[in-house]
Amino acid sequence: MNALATHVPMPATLPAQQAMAAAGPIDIEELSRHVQVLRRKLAPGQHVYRAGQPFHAIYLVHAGFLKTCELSEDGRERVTGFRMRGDLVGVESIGLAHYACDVVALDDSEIWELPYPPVLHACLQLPELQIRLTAALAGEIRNDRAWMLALGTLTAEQRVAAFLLDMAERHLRLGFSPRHFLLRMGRADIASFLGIKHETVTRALSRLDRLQCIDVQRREIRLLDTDGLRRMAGQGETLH
Amino acid sequence: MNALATHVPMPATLPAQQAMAAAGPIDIEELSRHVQVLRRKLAPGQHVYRAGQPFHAIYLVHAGFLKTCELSEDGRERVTGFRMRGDLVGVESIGLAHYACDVVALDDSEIWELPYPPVLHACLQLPELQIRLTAALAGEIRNDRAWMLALGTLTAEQRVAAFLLDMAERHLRLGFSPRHFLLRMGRADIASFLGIKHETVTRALSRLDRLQCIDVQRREIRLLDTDGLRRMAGQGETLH
DNA sequence: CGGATGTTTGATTTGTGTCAACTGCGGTGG
DNA sequence: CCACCGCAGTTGACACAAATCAAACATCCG
Repeated sequence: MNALATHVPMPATLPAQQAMAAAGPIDIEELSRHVQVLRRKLAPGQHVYRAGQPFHAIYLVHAGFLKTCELSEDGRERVTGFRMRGDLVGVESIGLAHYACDVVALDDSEIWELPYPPVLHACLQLPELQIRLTAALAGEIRNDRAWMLALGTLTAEQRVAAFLLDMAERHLRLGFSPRHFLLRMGRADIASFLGIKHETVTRALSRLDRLQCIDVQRREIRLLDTDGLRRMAGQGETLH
Repeated sequence: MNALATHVPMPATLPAQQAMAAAGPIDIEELSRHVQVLRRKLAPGQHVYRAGQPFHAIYLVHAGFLKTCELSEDGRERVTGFRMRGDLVGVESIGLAHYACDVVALDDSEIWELPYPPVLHACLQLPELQIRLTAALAGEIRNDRAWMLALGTLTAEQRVAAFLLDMAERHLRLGFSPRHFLLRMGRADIASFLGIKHETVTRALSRLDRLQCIDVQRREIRLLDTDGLRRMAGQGETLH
């Protein structure tokens, strides 16, 4: 979604979103002269941080795949997003003393830790950095809003279609095939993210398969009719 | 010569959210020495901006009541939030060449226009401002996420209860009565925001009324049993 | 007063949720 | 190497919350 650095400056967009002007990548070389960038590797299931731990850094995903989970006091829980290479993690907790959500690796991952007060301080020396950081935060808001729109206006099946298109789009940006990829999360995580139940996700996938829009083998997805999917998800044109 | 202390650019928080550490109010006095702050008055129905217009400023709501609407190419539309005094508007479009959503006044309102490149520039002189702006953006993300959690896990009636509690909380912060207030938006806007239909909002309100949790007279709301509401909305303790 | 707009209520339909069984695959240990 | 276990995914039958369709009702305003 946001992407300082390394790659893909643009926030992930739902097809619904307009094209972005927006900030390019942040120069990590440059940044690392100002802040101590620490690299951490994670195995599936490991947390980057948990809600309640003292906030001290934001993170740049360098490799792998993670999910962010929002929790409520009374035990409700929801996946609010999936993060891949180039995405920033932890920005939602800026300004707080403690992290506000959980971030968990779904696959072997590597993240770069950017200690926060130093980053803020570096912004004073590097105006570019400030612009990019702010733009990244704003992009995160737009991404969330685009999903709010989708979740509030689409049926279960349309949400699943939109989700697949989003995954395809992001894979494409990272240089992977947008028509054939592996889902790194379980049905339950997809369901939580889309605000539906895991059986419903399964049924939607099965039906899209039956309609020849996609081919599903457990977590392996092949998009057969991208335009068909887009039409379902209520997004006119094809970009590609 | 701008007004007495403007107030808290903090995003509205769902009761579900933790307390905010976070930045205090933006010092408008100070800011206005660096950027040209323009005041604009709006009548109900007028737009602050529309999606697609060139981005040039963010806005601080000084008085009144507004809604932000997300739109998709294919005509779907959703209210993504309501803004009152102290809220920042337009931050979701930072980094773009054009605004990404619509903002409409629901009541007579006054907003202060903060031209954006100048604000960014002012951040270099006023580190405090940068911290607050970034924190405000992050707060916006948390607010959106908290609602995502709510909309993904609560029933229609619970959403309505959560909505009323949120309104009460925000009225309280601005020094108004949290137990007796006027909704400035129609049922359809509430419904859109909560991802349900307007008839469902009406029914939920009627039932909460019947249960003696609230008293509804069209747009006039009186909270009779706040704790009861909180229990419904799945939020344990009472703060007040 | 009439008409437009917004709200409420009722009757009915329908999309998802719920509950439960079954399948297939991956891992582990005999 | 195969047998067993366990979990993730799939599918079916049924229940239920919310959407839909429709009609009355209130309020505002010219």
